[in-house]
Amino acid sequence: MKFAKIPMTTITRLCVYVRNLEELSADSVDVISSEDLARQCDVNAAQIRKDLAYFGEFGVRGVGYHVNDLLNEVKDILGLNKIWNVAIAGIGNLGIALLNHANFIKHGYIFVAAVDKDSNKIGQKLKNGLTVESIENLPDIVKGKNIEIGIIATPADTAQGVANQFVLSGVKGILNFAPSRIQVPESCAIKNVDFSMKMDTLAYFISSS
Amino acid sequence: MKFAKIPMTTITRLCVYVRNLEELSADSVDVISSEDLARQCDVNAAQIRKDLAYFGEFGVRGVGYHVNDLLNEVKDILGLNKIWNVAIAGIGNLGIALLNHANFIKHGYIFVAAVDKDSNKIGQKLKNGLTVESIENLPDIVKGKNIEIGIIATPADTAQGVANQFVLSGVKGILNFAPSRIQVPESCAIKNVDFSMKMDTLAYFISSS
DNA sequence: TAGAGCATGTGATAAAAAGAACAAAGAGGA
DNA sequence: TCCTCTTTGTTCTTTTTATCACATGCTCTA
Repeated sequence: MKFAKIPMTTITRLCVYVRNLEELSADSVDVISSEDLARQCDVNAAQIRKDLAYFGEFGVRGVGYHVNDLLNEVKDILGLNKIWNVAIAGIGNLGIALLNHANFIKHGYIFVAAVDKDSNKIGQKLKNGLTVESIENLPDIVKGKNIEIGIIATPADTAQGVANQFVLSGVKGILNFAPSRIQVPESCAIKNVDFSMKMDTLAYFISSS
Repeated sequence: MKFAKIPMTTITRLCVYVRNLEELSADSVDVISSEDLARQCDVNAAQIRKDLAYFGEFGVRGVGYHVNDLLNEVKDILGLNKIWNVAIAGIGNLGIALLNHANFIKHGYIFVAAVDKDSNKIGQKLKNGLTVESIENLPDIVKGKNIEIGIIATPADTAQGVANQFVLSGVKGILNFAPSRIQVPESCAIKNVDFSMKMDTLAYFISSS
């Protein structure tokens, strides 16, 4: 499905475009030029056109881009025009915050399972109707509910173990919120969300200004 | 304090080096070569030497780097050898997760204030001893407690308002967890932690493989 | 239906980042 | 003290990424 080696920077910008196109769409803007979208996204206009050019031609010369069409195309590129079944491991404060995170649902990520190793939490009913299950049943849950993405919201020291479980269960990707690097085989995509690292870069910018 | 235009990529790598050096230090490793550190950090060895060269000479030729010395130097560069007073706005599940996040304390980020606009939460005593205060008192709190960094853990629609409050209060940097772009003046540094955007890039990698 | 106007798509150009290669310098042994 | 060995710091080269500039092609008007 991938046609050329796409720079990672392009992909992250595509996500930004989606956000801004969603806004434009909500504001009932029909058509937008790369120039205007660039201003809104705070990037170069040629950059937008080039990013899109990796995947095809989506604009109309002399006119610009139809907002809804482009939004749809870019969401297609990113794989956001489908429902993703997601499991979350670690039902602490962070886990619950993620379960309630509006943008996940908005973009088609549906939590269909929540697991924890704490027996006090297992069986607990969550706000969204899910019941916390035992992490030991992960393989069965993942296969039974056709889960493709796993979220790790456990403490750092258990993260690798959970990741192993996810990999064995056959998930295709992992979003890791635990502050520890995790090893997974090539077959499984992984993205880390590291709060304190972001904080550290912030500290640098404050210190150095 | 900044001597040259340092690439952002260098700064993020410096954070990675800190993590790995902390690990090495905990394992009582005295000396490490750029080659070995590179392997551990999964980057190029020349890259490490180059990143460090922006800031000075920290190694010993023929030997390598003294782990504790280098750790200290890099933490100095990033501004991590000091205590940062932090305020957090939005005491929901995410806010509490962040308040309890071990890595923040470990790196010198101390929560000295927690605010919310919900009157049910104001006055509530938190696990770490803090009492939730009214967001309206933010300016006084920030000045009184010498707060330099503000964390936004509110819903998207109130994030900009909170940011404005923080800016007026005189914080030097903001770490924003709300899924919305926020405008702040040049004088205030800002970093966004956007969960769903990371999720979107993950979806792309799964889709395109 | 022809021509003007305009914004895209893209090839050329510039800038930035990464990597390779090597000279410089410290450590340890003869 | 001198020589060898090792690994840094740094220059040079390559690769990647971003920007510029313009020809292409679509739309609208006369």
